[in-house]
Order: sequence, then C-alpha cells, then structure tokens
Amino acid sequence: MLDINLIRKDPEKVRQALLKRMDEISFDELLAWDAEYRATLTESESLKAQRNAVSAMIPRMKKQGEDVTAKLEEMKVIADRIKDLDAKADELSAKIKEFMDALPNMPAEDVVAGGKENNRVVRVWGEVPQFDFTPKDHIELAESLGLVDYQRGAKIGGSGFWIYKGNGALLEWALINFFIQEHIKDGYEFILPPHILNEECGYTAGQFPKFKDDVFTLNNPDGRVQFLLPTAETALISYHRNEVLKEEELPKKYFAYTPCYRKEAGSYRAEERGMIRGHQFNKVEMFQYTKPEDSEKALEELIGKAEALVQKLGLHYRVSKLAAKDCSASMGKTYDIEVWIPSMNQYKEVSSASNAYDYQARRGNMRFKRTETKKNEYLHTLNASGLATSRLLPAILEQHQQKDGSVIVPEVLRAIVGTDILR
RNA sequence: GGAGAAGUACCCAAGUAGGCUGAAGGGGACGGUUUGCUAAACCGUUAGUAGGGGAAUUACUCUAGCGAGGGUUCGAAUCCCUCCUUCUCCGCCA
Repeated sequence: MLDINLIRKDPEKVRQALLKRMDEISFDELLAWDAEYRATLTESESLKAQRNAVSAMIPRMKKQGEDVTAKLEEMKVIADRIKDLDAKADELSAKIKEFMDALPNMPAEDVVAGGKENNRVVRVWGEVPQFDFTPKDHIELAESLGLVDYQRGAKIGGSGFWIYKGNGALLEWALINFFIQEHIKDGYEFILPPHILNEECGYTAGQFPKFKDDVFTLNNPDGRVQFLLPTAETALISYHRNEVLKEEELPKKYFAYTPCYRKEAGSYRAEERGMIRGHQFNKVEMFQYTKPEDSEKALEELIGKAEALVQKLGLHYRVSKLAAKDCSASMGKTYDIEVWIPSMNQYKEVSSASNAYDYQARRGNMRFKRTETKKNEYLHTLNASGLATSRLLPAILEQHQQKDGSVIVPEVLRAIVGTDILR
C-alpha cells in the first residue's frame, strides 16, 4: 500500500515512479473519489458533533422536567442523514481502498524501468564449470544415484511433485540444516511458522487480492480463506502485524524454514524438468523489520549473507539487480542470486533479496515508536531467501559431478550427509 | 467435534433497570519532595492512536475508538446479531 498523501501532494511524481513498472496509470478518478470522500466525512462528522451535543442535553432537560419530544424528532432527522452520509463515505472509501490495494510498490530511485531484459548483472562469482566429459543433467544424476524418485512423486502427489530419498533426502536436509546454523550464528531468530495461513497474511504480503490464484487455497465449507504458504515470507511478514514495536528492539531479524507451496499454473516449460520448478519446494527464508533509515543497509546485508551461503557450497552464480517490472508487486528493489545449471546452460534463481520499504508495513499496519519524537512510524520490511534448497540440489549435482557419475558433496554438508562423495 | 466462560488502557481490574464513566481502583513506569546513598513514605504524570477541518512540520477543533463487524436508539462499554481469539470440561489424537 502506498501513502495516499503522496498521491494527493504530488500525483505526477508517483505516476512517473509507477510508470517504470506499469504501462499506464492515472490518479484522476482516485483523487476525485478522495475529495468527495473527505467532503462527505466532514459533513457527517459535524452532524455527529451536533448529535453528541444534543444527546448530552436531553437527560438534563428531562431532569428539569422539560419537554424533549421536539429535540428527539430533530435528532431523528439528523441520525438518518448521518446514516446516508456514512453509507456514501463507506462506499467511496471501499473504492479508494480497492484502487490503492491494486497499486504496486514504487520502484526505488536506482531501479531501472522495464522488464527482465533490463535486469543488470552486478556481480559474478566463480566460473562456469568446464567438463572434460559429457556432463549429465540433474535428473539423470539424481536417478542414477538414487537421490530422488520422480515417478513415485507424481504417483502420490501428481505432476510437479518429487520425493527425496536416501542420500538425496540427506543432502536436502543437510542444506536446510547448514543454512539454519549459519543464520543462528549471525544472530537471526529461528521461526517455524504455521504452513496454513489466514487471508490477512496474504493481504499484508501483497499476494492478495491480486495474485490469489497462485496459491493453494483450502476448500473450507464455511468459505473462510486459508491457504498454503507460497513462501515463509508470507508468514513472517504477518508476525508483527498490527503491532507497534519499540525503536530499541529494531532491527528484528528472523529466519524460517518451510516448504513453499505454489500452483505455478501455466508456467511449466519443457526445460524446467526435474526439480527446477515444482508445487512444493524447500526454502529457508530470512526476514528483517527495520527503521526506514536502516533498510538500504539491511538489504545489502541480506544479499551478502545469501551470497556467502552459495559461495560456501562452491557454486558458480551471479547477482542481478532487477528492473522494475521484474520485481514482485510489493517490492521496491530486488536482487536475485542465480546459480548456474550446466544442463540448461542458464542461471536459475536460488535467492531473491528484496526491500519492500513501508509498502507491506502499511498493509499490515506495522509501526514502531520513534523514541525521540514519540511518534509512530511505519517499519520497513525486507526478505531474502537463504536459500531455496530445492534448486540448489540440481546445481550441486550438476556442478560437482565427476566423470564416473559420482558427485562431490560440498564440505560444509559432509557431516550431515555422512559422506564426501555420492556414488 | 460437544458444552460452558471470558475479551475494558503497559498489566490487573471495576463498571447492565442505556445518558457529564473515554472509563473507578490497584500495580507498574516516569517525574518530583525528603535522603550522604538506597529503600520506604508522600505529591504529581501516565490513553495512546487513527482520521477530517484548519494553521498547512507546532496551536486550535471535530469524529471514531471498551476483541472485530453489524443492528436497535435522540444517545451503547452497557441491549440484540454475526465473527475472531483465549480459557475450562468432555470426546478424539501425534
């Protein structure tokens, strides 16, 4: 949610910012509704003031034995008028909210306009691995090493599901555990949230109402909206919903491990076989609530942490700064970490680090009390995957494969996997 | 799943034959007096917030607000309805 005051004050500035990610946007209608809304409110409130005054008089008049029937009649008319005005105000405010809800975040100053094609690679780490043999893709490796069972995954869950088994399960588990240990070392608090969330979580995150179709919704007979989280961010953003935090407890740093459940309707591509895109994947997610002045620095911290993890796994990757249209709607600035998948001859996202600024905080009414001014201000919220394990596994298998079809286990995972090499 | 009870400010808690109770009292916190220091005692402060009008960052003013949302009424913390949450008991269960 954007601050409507910004639009009132300087609609053109907001418009220009949004045009980086939208084809067209006009605030004329919104501003007209807004003006009418405020006029209606002013009238209704002054009538309420009158009503309150008279209502206070009535018992006193009664006490003195005066006749109040004329006053009662008069008030009846005012009460009706108030009802009408409030109904009109509610209607306008609903329209305004609907409009505001649908607006995406404003891209940061330094975020360029346009889509994917304008994403800019800001860093590359390591080199594209060269093989003196014909490398296998991760599906072949996973099956030949007995790590993943795609057939039975589809049998029990449907297409887009797979099963980790044996050393594959251990490897996945080791990744999750490795990340958990690293985040704890860095002072992030470990959270295991519910996987089924209520509607407000989706609204606060910015997935609702626009992107409702992307998530698995429970079929509740009473019509109550509950859905499977598409990322732990959706849970963590609501952790402090409707709260006012103390300035001295900021920044709040959390991380969570959850599977992520996504419909991914229509987004399959032939090349994205195996574990590149599924309906359920594992991810460890970092999250920060910060003061406004600290969020830029926090974003750099998050992307740095995520990169350090990929480095410790010895995987070649690059970092891209996304153009405005490629950022998700709630985010003002996003970096992606993309890891090299040899068989695809492509980089695939394993982490996305974003600053939502106060966009989500407004939706979820999350503030902190500034000690100096004693005023409440909106927090800034940031999230970063650290990391999506289900996409790392293909990268590890493919990048660390040997001529004989074995795979070298990254050193940091060996204690849990229990072996240096998978064969 | 069945049956009950409850949700009031930082915390505890009073408050229903509807009307100067936007809210008694206590605790805590903060400030002060006393004191060499601490404790104790005493005095004082402790709704904040959101929104509208207006000054247009600070006066002023109005509105809303007693879990949330509706309703009845001239007027609701108080009456009615729906929902949410918590607690207790029963059932089921990792």
